[in-house]
Amino acid sequence: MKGGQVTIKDIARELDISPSTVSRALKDHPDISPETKKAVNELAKKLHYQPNSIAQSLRKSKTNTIGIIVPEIVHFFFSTVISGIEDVAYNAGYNVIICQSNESYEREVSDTFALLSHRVDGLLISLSRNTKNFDHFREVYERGIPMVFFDRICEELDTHRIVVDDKEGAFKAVEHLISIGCKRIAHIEGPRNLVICQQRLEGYKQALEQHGLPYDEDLVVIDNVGSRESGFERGQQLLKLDNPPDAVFAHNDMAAHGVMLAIKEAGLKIPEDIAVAGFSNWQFSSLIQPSLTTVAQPGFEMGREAARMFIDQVKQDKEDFQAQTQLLKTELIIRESTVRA
Amino acid sequence: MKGGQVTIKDIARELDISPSTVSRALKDHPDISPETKKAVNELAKKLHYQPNSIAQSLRKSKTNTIGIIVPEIVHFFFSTVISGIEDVAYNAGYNVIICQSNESYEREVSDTFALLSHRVDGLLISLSRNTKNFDHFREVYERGIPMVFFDRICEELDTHRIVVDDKEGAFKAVEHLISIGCKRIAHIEGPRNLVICQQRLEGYKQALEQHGLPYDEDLVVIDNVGSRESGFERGQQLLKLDNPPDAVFAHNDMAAHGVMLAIKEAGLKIPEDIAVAGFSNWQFSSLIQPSLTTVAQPGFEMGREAARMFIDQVKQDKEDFQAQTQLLKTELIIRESTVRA
DNA sequence: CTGAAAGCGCTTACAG
DNA sequence: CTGAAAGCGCTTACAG
Repeated sequence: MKGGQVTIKDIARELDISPSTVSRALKDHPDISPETKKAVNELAKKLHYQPNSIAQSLRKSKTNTIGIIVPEIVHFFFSTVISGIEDVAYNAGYNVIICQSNESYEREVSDTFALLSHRVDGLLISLSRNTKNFDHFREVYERGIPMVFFDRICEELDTHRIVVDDKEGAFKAVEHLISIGCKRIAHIEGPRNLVICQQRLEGYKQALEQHGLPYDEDLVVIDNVGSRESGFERGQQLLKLDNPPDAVFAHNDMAAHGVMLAIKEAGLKIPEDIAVAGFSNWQFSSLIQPSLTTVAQPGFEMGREAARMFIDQVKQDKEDFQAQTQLLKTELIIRESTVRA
Repeated sequence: MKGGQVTIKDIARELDISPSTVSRALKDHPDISPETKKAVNELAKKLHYQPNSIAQSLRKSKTNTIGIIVPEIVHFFFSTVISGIEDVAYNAGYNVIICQSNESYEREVSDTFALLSHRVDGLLISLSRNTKNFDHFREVYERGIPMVFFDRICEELDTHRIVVDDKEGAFKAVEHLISIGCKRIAHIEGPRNLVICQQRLEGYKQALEQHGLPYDEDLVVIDNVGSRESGFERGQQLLKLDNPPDAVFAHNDMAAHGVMLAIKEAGLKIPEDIAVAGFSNWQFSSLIQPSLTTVAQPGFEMGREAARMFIDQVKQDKEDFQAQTQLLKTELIIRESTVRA
């Protein structure tokens, strides 16, 4: 019992049997006599024996650990997804190592290799906003390590993926804006390299088209940051147009809030002059004034499903693997920012 | 190169040298000739060699992993602390395994043993609300594994701890309420077993005493949950008193928000009829209406310091260990909920 | 400057 | 029913 940690050898020595027998007794191997099992288990309990899972991992080439890479931990949506992953992982006997890329491509790469070095059994990933090159994940892929991308997915690799139906979510939000009488609907677009943002733009376009509204590129502005400040600036930019919008649909709730602040500052009313809708599972979109209409995403469910897809893949024969893309439904939550008296 | 993972043996075989030499070359051991080093490093790079840190961990009895146990991940304060821990840990070469107790004592115990089994080098812990027995942590302590408690600390063990100055924070908040003319200040008290809540109560009492206000136990109500709903109920309870309060200081911002909703529902005005102050680093206390005065906590800094204390302890000789309790300063943020016209 | 050997703690095919 | 041996991938004291 060196270093305070009891090992199988300690138990074997004390009972004057071999480590092999102890190992087998501990896992209730049918070969071992009931008496031996009893003696081993009692002593193990008495000494507070705990298997060294590092040794087990090395032996079995399996760590029962899942690596997660998210852009940020301090983020309602991502922490909710993590919580969902953790829930399923815990019940399936997996531990979870979490890294945050801080929206940095370089950090994402180094996180990936750190997790590989830790021999995680798989990776659950949501891309950083700045990731345009996927070589690091291609290497993971080529080593045969399961990956599941969630929300901010990578389309270049043949892996499981899970997203909400971003296009449909955006479509519903914009259709709703049209239904309350808006004719010039602007869109604050997220980073172009993120598929989810492309989809949201696509849903916006489709809704306009389907309802016979023209697509005006002056009304579509890019916001690569997605913060309140950047949304505020995009809002100001839109308000300066000769023919400003009567509604704004933003790619996320933070940006939407920034737009609202810009509208208020210009002395205009929400939703009477300009209606606003956002996108996300943002915890407190209900708290801002006026409360914000938003497309809610099932983050916890996404986490649970991502973990399940991973576990299914691990259980499966490699030959049988078929990459799947799960699409989760969003829910349009209508609030004051789009309800005209 | 089995299972797609390159090992030291693969490199040794290909170069026709021994694994020992490869190992040494890889870590730039002075004994090894420059030519050998060059050959090894080039081949390692070419084959995308990555040391198996599981094997290294087993060999060195050190995993370079920190276990974190928090009540919840989806929580602004805790996710901020985690982010701070991650920041320091990453730069010191540590990985972080995160578990959430979900405020369950049983889950906290099983998390603790799961982390021990993973042979984490240390534990950074914030207690579950329901933890009243510390045997699981006593066992960690007796095995000589470093622990740092943060925010929701354990006073029964001689470990490093880090908290904000809860008593002073509460004192400042209540003193501020007194300064705007409040005479009957109620307190929504958090779970009694949490030291931070005891301290907040203590600060409340001290402020009253120091300013010559009587302590009225009718004005102090317990809220063990700390949610908007539970705060709402406590608020209603206070409003029913024959002599209701003219201010409420709540142990957290969620409860404070619940109280505000109860006050509004009763047709009373904040802060004119009843002023409200909360406690926390709650991201959006600025967003609710009216905006909430609160005692802000430096969560990121707390995480960074907790990780630093752990790393210091690891570097130190065990004999030199002196348990420390760090006290971080809070900041009273005065907002509309306590500013009378 | 390099290698053979032992060992970290466990598991399991093989032998008895 | 039990044990000795080999091995997971690495490191390092010891020998040369």
